[in-house]
Amino acid sequence: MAHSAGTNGKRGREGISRRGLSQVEVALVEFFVSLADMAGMPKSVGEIYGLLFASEESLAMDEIIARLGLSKGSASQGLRFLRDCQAVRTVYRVGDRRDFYEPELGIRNLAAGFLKEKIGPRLAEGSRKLAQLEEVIAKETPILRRVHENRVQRIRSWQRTGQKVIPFALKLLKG
Amino acid sequence: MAHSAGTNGKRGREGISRRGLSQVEVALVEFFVSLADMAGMPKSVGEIYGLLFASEESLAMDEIIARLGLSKGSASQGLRFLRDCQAVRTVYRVGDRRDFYEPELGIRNLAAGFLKEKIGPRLAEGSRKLAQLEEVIAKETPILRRVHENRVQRIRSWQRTGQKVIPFALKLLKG
DNA sequence: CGCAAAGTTCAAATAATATTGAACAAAATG
DNA sequence: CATTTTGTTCAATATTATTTGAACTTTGCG
Repeated sequence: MAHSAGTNGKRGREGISRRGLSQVEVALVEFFVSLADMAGMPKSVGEIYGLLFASEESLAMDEIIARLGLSKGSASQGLRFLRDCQAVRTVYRVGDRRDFYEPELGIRNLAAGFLKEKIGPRLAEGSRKLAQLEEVIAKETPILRRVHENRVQRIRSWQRTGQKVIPFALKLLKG
Repeated sequence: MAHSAGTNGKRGREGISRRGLSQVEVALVEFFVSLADMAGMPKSVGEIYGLLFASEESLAMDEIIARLGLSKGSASQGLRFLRDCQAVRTVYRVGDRRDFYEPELGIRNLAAGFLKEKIGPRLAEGSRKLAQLEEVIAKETPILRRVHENRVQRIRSWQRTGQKVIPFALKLLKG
């Protein structure tokens, strides 16, 4: 191994805190943990992104594990999630076959990735459910149908509004 | 009691399904359950809103309990949550001292309530955390400070972008 | 190849969240 | 004002989601 050592990573340099994280690192990790929680992501995802966000140089998985004290499994899954959302990317270092990670810092890319990964699929499922619903309604008696059709139309209108809002929001994020 | 009866509410009229809900009601309830899940709310909240959304007339808590088969506690808490977000409102009926509920159907009001109730407080907490963070950074050595200040500034820029996007999105929702 | 390091997977353990229901409080009714 | 209906609260329980770690696969290296 190059430089990170056993289970308790380097400590001493910088402030003292949880398993060798500086105060600032701890604060940033906490910040992103609460963001992750807000967005319905696992805590470990927030921890990992927070740590990467806090550190100037890219980190390998085993370093992340050592510094945050989480398991291989969590780290692997968390990094996969972040990669899928394009919230982190891998970086290559000569003479080291580990993958090193660095965070995406542009909010536009972060938001776009999150939308595509987390929101998109569920919206698609919602559309599917709505279609099913319309089939059921079509079979109803005219009296019931009028009421229910009205309600479904309301949802359709929500969808249209959403579709207007999202691209615009993304455009704003660009500038 | 007026008309809803013991533990298994009326059934028979309309399609047959879960505890006297018509197929359409079931489908709408499921739809809102998945939306609730997406937004990180309890399932029961989605069920309640879905049922109200599906029914033409307002419903009292005991009717909701009977038709969805959930507990008093869940119903009470779920309705409170929905009231807090202004996703439902109470309606009065002469000669009945129960509160009857009807859903808010305008997406603008729904979104505004959700933002105020669920997002707002957490954003405030985030700001507080950032302020703490800046205090910590201020105490660092100049070398570290430069890196960390840069990162925090990045978050501040995200915040500014967010503050631009939200009001605009709300304006779009209005039309 | 064969070995060792790096990374993934997934069933089981753990932690976090939601639900229940019984005890309680508030409010209208007679 | 006693009684009944309506609605709330909260500790215990059930459910769901996350984390763990050991077994496994993949990859790079001599």
